[in-house]
Amino acid sequence: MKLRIAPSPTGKLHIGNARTALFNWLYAKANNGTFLVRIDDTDTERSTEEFKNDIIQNFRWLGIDWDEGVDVGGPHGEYKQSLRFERYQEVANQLLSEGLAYEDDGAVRFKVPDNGSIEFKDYVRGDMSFNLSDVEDFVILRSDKSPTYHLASTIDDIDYGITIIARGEDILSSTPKHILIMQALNSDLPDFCHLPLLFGPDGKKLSKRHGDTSVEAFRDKGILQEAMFNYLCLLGWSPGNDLEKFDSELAVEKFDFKDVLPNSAIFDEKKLLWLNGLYIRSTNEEDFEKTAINQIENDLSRTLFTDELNRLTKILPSVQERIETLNDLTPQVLFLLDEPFVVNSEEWDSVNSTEAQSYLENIREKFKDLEEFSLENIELIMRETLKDLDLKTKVGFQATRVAVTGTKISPPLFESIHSLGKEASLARLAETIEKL
RNA sequence: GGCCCCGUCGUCCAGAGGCCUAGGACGCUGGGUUUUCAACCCAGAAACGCCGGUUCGAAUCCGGUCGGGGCUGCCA
Repeated sequence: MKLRIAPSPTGKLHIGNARTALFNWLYAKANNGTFLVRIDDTDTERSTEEFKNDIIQNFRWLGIDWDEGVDVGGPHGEYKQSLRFERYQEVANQLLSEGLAYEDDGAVRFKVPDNGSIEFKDYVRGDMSFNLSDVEDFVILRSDKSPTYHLASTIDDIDYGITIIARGEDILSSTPKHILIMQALNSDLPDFCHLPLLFGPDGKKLSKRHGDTSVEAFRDKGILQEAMFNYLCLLGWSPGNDLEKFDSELAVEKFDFKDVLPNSAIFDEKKLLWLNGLYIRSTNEEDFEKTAINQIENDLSRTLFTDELNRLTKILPSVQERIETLNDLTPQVLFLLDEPFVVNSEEWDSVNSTEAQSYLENIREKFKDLEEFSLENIELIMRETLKDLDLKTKVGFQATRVAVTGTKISPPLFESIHSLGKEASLARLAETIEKL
């Protein structure tokens, strides 16, 4: 059993193609088959090396690997169609000499019989049948002698011994053409499997008009590999038992093309985000710390100082529970990094009051005298002061929060103050009090 | 227009003739918890497109219809 994915390097890896690749990969893994990646770059105008690299790199990021093909090699060379034009031309000439194709304005067209039909079995859609009277003679070689997709792709599938062609449903109606070529070359027919398409929120085929739908764009948004993998699996398939969160091992164990739904699915970013939050929260502490530091350093374009790392270590566990993507991280911890500290004046105004002022002054005095600046002591002081001044929690705490973190929304207050440390906390309180 | 595919809550998925007064999840609404925001817990609104047929019985089978989508390129 041999499956393949054949992306065209005419754009970055699109989530639709990533999903198709993923399903192929899952099926190959589940059945001990061979998985092959080739590059379908017959469109020399639009294909680029950068896109090819992006596609390969993002397959890898997703956890998709392959046994044969571009970048890993194999018995068939480089697995790039642009390097095999001679082979395609040879086949076209053969078809020409056999009278199965003819020249038309310098291009070569495959001669489709006027009647008869093409039948094939599709794993997702069942028995398919097309009348040849509905299929036009199609170009296999352009007038510049470069092959079209139909020719090159089909020959590659034959030459590389592909036994199951699983691809997007958009190519379903081209399948008779491919079978015609295979028959003309006396080649065994592979099985077919046309996977449902991914749509945007407007119900149309997912494309650039829905924004940046590349895998890279989601990585840039702070989506975890596990979440993307998991979510993509859920579009058109499910492992059963209402299971929503699972890893690749479970998916490989349960996956089968016959369980893939025939109807298209709308890509719902909200659910991806939810899953991502789930994965972030279920990451163990050390791993999250590594990921977080890496993310923050990236966002800041600098390495972090030891002091900053120490402060972060304290706060990270509570931040971990509060973010949905990695990109939510830096804004939440910025207040304890060596970066310019600014208090949001509008938010300060909304919590400012004479009571709040005296509360800040009070806790500052007490913090100053505090020998052990521990979480427990901070909480003790802040709660006692609240009682002493007979203030509502919100009044004292929110004012403190804005004074120390700069905004009304922050990680838990005691942890924030504790992570910041005594000196900096005192300084910020003083600064705020001064400005009153 | 022609050919083809598809049709269960807004969205994703479960459902393969009686277990369905249709289940789970995201999102949404309300409530609880609470130092903000999250997380978490509880509750709620929300769907078998429609019409026929088969059957004792249909979301599940068949036909039609309507709706959506894909293809219809010397793009893939």
